[in-house]
Amino acid sequence: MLKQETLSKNQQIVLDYIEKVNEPIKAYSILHNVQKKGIKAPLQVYRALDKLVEIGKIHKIESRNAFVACKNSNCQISKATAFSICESCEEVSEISDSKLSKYLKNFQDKAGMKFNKYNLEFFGLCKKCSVK
Amino acid sequence: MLKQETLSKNQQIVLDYIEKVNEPIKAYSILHNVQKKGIKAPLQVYRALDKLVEIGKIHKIESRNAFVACKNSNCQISKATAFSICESCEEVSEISDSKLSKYLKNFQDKAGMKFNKYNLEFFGLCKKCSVK
DNA sequence: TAACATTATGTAATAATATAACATTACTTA
DNA sequence: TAAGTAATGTTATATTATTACATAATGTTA
Repeated sequence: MLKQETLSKNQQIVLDYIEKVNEPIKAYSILHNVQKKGIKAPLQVYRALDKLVEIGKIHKIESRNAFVACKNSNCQISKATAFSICESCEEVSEISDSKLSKYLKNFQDKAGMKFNKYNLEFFGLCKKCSVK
Repeated sequence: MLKQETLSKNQQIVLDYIEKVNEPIKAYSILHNVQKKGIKAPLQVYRALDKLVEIGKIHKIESRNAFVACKNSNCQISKATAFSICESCEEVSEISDSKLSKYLKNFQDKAGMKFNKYNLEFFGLCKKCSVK
């Protein structure tokens, strides 16, 4: 049985906005844009973000302190995330590559640590920007 | 010929401290600990950190906003970084695995983006913490 | 349904992380 | 030695995130 089938009011407001913009967005930018919906304080946003990350509806782009909706419709919990980031235009895409995720999920480190999650961020120039 | 063979005063102070503590440390913690060496302001620390990251002497653990000395003695420029992070005790280790780095360096994204850098962070429980 | 636990909310204050702007000094190198 | 580049010093401020505390809504179960 799936946990958390329904989102709370604030969680839904924040998720709706993140899904609408469809690109990584920062917490305070979210705040400014959902104030008309009644969300007044940073903490209300951060709490919603925490929950949405936890249940896999969104991901955090750690190197950018930004949040983006998950594109893998079946991603219930984000344990395996990979992104490509253009250092010029800052475009971010989620990488869906089953070979890559399989490789990383099975990666065994020498210290014998058991992993339950990873985040991978690739940096470079997207096609558009490498032409410029 | 190698660029930047010698570090500036502030860069050296910051690097010395990071190498001494030998674990990830945050910018303001560095600041507090190097004030006796004459570094007074956050910006002095951040500027040194930026340069040290750029030349590969240290790495940033993005998910923790912390900095750690590079363990790969030959790592001049950090283009390929991988870490394991214990979510319980927060111990961080740099992963040196030539297969992994080869795999990721050669990873080709479907959008044809050309990568010049990546950062990978694995999360889990280290051996000590998984026993507890 | 009453009691309890859990989750979510509201609000204010503040902590922690990072950069902008500007003036000055030191280091390279042609 | 002049010009360009890199580093420094300093103040102020921007940005990101959490603590603390009170309250309300929701879920669980006896």
